[in-house]
Amino acid sequence: MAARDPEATKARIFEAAVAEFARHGIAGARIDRIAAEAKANKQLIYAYFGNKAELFAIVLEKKMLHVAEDVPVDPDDIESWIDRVMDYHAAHPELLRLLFWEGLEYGSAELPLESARQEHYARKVAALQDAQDRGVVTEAIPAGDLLFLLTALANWTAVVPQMRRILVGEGETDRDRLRASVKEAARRLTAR
Amino acid sequence: MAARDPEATKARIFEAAVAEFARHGIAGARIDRIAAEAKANKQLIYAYFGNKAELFAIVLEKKMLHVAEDVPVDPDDIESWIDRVMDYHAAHPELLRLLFWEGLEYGSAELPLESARQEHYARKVAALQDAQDRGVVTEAIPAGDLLFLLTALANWTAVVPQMRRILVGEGETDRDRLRASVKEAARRLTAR
DNA sequence: CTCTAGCAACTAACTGGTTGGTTGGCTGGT
DNA sequence: ACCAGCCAACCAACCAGTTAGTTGCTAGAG
Repeated sequence: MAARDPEATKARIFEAAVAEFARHGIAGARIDRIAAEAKANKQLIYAYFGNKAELFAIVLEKKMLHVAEDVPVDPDDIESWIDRVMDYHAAHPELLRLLFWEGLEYGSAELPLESARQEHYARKVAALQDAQDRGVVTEAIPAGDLLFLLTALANWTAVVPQMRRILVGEGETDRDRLRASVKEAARRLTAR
Repeated sequence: MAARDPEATKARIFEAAVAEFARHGIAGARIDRIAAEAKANKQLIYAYFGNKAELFAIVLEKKMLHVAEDVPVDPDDIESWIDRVMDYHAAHPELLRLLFWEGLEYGSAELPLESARQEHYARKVAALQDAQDRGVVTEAIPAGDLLFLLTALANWTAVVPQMRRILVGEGETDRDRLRASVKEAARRLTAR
């Protein structure tokens, strides 16, 4: 390991920020904790990423890009798409938490790096719209609404784990059954 | 208005705390803001409610009591139930936000009022189960999962308003269309 | 190959302001 | 006179963001 390695330092700060923001949100995150976790000086965070809000925006946007590449919408096989979405979020629980923190702390106000987000969603909606045009997916629900609701089904667990525990259970069997239910629900939402 | 009225003071602090916690969460909430909003001295908050965490717990606990009574499940008319749920949360947006903050900041650890919440959910599941037994609602999805997923559809907007704004829009027309989509989705989930 | 000047990477210490929480005293009703 | 309700002032800890200075890498002159 080189004594000076800005790329590695940047990467350490980034990963530390992901963990810190996912755990504590924006208001609860501590720049000092990120610096300590990354074994980097606090000032480097400001040098490389601007301020706290910018750091959060950069962190979330990069993670969103990652999910877009790893789990593209596949309207021709909704069930396996749901599987891949749920697998992804089970393996990377930070992303959804970052998204929820953003939703709760920023509300519906305009986001920093907004256009990237719009593009991200537009591509997914287009895929669904195309499937509707081809008659593979129902047109009873508009493509944007449909994506929104499918996302709700797949990700609700991460928002209200307390409710999930009480209502669904938390055993291996319960998890499998819930996943089957989510897929059945997704099938019903998209069926013609 | 009496010059000294501890009950009224308590109530003002309580309402201010509801608004503050709903808006900013636990870490983001400011005791000074609550005091200012309630036109009460800061010390009174500590005298009446303990510390910040206790105040949050008391606020959430009390708010949870209201929901069960106001919006009972009606499996025989899912669409109007969805309407009432969405109307309730549109009129009282604090409750869902408090619940989400609790989930994100405290995780899925044991709840202070666990048994009350279990009972609350059990009653709703029983209503759905009964409708399934009577053949009014599909049995393809277990009652607990079904309630969980219907809740997801109705409440997702409150979790990710930024996603909703970009994906669905935020005009009056968009809101009406989304609600129609949610109801269509709920109908599809419960149809035999 | 060697020296050194310049610059980017990095650091410690600090600043101005805020925070949750406390204390001792004043006030009004009885 | 009594005492609970109420308040201004205070405190120690904390926090995002800044500053002034140090260290190590490297390019280019000799």
